[in-house]
Amino acid sequence: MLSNAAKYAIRSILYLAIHTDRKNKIGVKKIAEELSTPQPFLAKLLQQLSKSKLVSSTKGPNGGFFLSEANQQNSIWDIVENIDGTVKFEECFLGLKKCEDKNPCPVHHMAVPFKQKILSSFKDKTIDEFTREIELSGTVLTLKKLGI
Amino acid sequence: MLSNAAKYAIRSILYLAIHTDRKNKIGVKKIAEELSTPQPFLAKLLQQLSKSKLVSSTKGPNGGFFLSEANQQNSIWDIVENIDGTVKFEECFLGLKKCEDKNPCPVHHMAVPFKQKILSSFKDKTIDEFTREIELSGTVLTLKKLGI
DNA sequence: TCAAATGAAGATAAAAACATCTTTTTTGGA
DNA sequence: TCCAAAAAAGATGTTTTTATCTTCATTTGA
Repeated sequence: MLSNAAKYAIRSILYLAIHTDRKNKIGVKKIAEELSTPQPFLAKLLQQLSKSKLVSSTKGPNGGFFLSEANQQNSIWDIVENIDGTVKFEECFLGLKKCEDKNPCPVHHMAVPFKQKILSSFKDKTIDEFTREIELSGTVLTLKKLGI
Repeated sequence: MLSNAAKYAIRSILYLAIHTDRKNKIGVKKIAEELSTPQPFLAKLLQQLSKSKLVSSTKGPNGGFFLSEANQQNSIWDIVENIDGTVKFEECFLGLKKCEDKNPCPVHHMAVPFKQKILSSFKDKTIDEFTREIELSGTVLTLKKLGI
């Protein structure tokens, strides 16, 4: 459903939302270590996200990536769109071109409510709101601390 | 979640379940046309499924593919396993290695019930039962008739 | 001012997924 | 017996995804 790239991107942005701001930046190296993602690949991703104004960065010593207040007002869906586009997420579970309520594929009625749930969760909340939930519910972005 | 290959495979097998038996076989060409899938690619897939005893076939004139009674006792999950393996389906939605109830990723609680539903629907029913449901509920495998 | 840290950019590469082409084997029927 | 139809098998090609490497540009702070 999501490419590796999109998964890395989501996790990075949530990570940045929790650990950075304009005054506290983090470099790719650290981020990649914390999230256990391939470092050069993540660097590319963050570059793209930066160009698309989904994350912020500064160069030079003490530089790094961070989420500005503006960045925090985007949604997870904005990230997915930027990396994967919308197609993969919206298409039929069995690959039918015109699977819809009136001509459902055999798993349509199972797949649709789930997709809607995920979609609305990705679209309707800002990164900011999402992160606050994460902090409340104690969900997890990296499991490095737990020994993988 | 599912590769194209797995999607084609599932659709082919359900198609064969509905339209064939030991006496009424169908060739790749026809199947590929009906399901709008790339023909040589589907041929490869059916070969693999045949070698794994998930579909049956005979060579020569009037030959083709069909689902034997034994084949019909398999589950959709058997197909998925055979084509994609189990990993992609079971892994965390955000790619975490140890995402579980006690260390859930931010979308864990949404993703898990869905996966369980799909999984049990794929594991617990035989092809035979699945097809009967399809016939009852009028869900659709190909939309060729509808003009795509 | 300059060295070091950092992101940006572009080229390259490896692997997986997706797809096709060609040849061989089998087999029913004329 | 021989031909044509069909699957089986194996080689090859293409595209996308994933990943790395190298060089360049920028900025801070000593």
